Order: sequence, then C-alpha cells, then structure tokens
Amino acid sequence: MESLGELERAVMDRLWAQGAALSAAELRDALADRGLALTTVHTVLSRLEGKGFVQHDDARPRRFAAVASREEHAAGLMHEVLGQAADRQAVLARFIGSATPGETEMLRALLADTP
Amino acid sequence: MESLGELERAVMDRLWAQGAALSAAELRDALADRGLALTTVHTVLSRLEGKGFVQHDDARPRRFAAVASREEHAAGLMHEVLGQAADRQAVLARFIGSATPGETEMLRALLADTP
DNA sequence: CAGAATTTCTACTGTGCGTAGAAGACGCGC
DNA sequence: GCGCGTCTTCTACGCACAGTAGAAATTCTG
Repeated sequence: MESLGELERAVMDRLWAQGAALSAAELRDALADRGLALTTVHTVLSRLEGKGFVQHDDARPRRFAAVASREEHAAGLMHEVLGQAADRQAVLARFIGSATPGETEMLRALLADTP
Repeated sequence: MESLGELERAVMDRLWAQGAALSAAELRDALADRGLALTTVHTVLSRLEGKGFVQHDDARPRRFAAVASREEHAAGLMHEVLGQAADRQAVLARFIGSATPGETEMLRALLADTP
C-alpha cells in the first residue's frame, strides 16, 4: 500500500474525522493553521486520488471523500504487515504477547462472534 | 517507527533471514546480485543503525545484527498502526473480519494461552 | 458575456535514499 | 615497527517524492 506524507496524512485525518465529503476550500479552512493555498490542497488531493485514498464526485465545487474509513485503512495496514511475514503465527504470537489487556479482551469478544 | 527504503529493506531481510550477525562484506556478498560497493553497504548499515534497526559490535570486521527479529518488527508495526487509531475496537473488528480462517484459528489458540 | 470561483498544469524546493569515491584508522605479515 | 591491504568513516552526487504554489484553463453566476 502506498504510504502517506505529512500533509497527505493531515488531509486524510480531516477527511476521516469528517466522515463526509469535503470541498477543497473546506479542507483548506479545516487546516487553516497551516495557511495553505487552495491550489496546494488540490495538488495533495490529486496525489491522494492517484494513490487510491480519496475519490471526488463531479459536483461543481468538487467534493472529496476518503475511499476507506480510518478503521478500514488501519486494519488493511495490519493485514498488509501480517501478510508480508513468512511466519504469520510467530508475528501474531508477538502481537498478542505485547497487546494490552483491553486489546486481548476485545479480540476474544470479536472472535467469539466470528464463526 | 521509521520506515525503510528499498535497499534498506533488502539488507534487513538478509539480516533477518540469517538470524546471526554479519559483516558488511558478507552482506555485500549475500546481495551480490545488486553488485553493490562495500561502502554502499556500510552507508546503508549506518543509516539503519541511526534508525535503530541494527547494531554492530566492536569486533574488527564489524558485525551487524538486527535489533529485533522480523516477527518482532512486524508485530511492532501492527501495534503501531493499532495504537494510532482512536477507535481500536473498530480497527480490530475489521481486522478480524477480514482475517483468513487460519489466522482466526491462530488467534484463538494464542488467546487461549494468554491470561 | 464579464468577472469570479474552481480546477488543472507546471514548476520549484527540500529531504531521504541509493550510490560510491576519498580519506582516515587499523591490523597482519615480514 | 613498518608498510600494505583491509575496514570504517566522511563527504557527495543524483533521483524521486512530497510540500508548496503560481499560471493557465475551465466553468459557473449575475
């Protein structure tokens, strides 16, 4: 999976936080602390689109939305890391071994519901 | 966690595959298909050391070893991704949801042994 | 249609990584 | 102990990518 730069990640964070689609101008305002030019936001959005992270509709002020939710993205990354390992069991063992009690509980509960 | 470039990853793969410490010359030979200069290998090893991925002893031909095993590294990455998410439960739910049957079995077995 | 807003195109810059030569430090054989 | 080959460190270059944005083209609105 393509990786994200600093600004790219900030834009995705906004998009993820919002849940809904946002125009470039709205994103620029949401990231007002950075004082970005509108064209900068557009460039970043194009690159994110090229990487498959966002999509835009064809409404007039184009609205950009994340293709996957933040959680789907994170879960996808975890699978990617796991999938690349030759010994998945060893990875999972260490993953479980260093998980917090809360996390192991969540996993147990989730696995209980999974056939 | 710092990320790895293409060659950096190749070097780590060798180090991980070997398990033991290797000298720069041995690594260059192990990566002979790339036809790298010895100094190139040294540069990469320095950078990997700066990123905390490898260590070297002070024997005369220096011997370089991975700080963490490949599995520990992968598990660490997974925890990093999970830890960054606000809603860990949602991430884990999607992770479990798209896991293979083999993976869910491994997880069940591992959790059974975990207090 | 004219002007304003939006979108796309093009470009500059800094940083990280692949790459390696030059220079310095070290150890072995004589 | 000395010289020479080896090992290590220092320095540097080029390329690709991400941050940044102006210029040019397009499109809407009054």
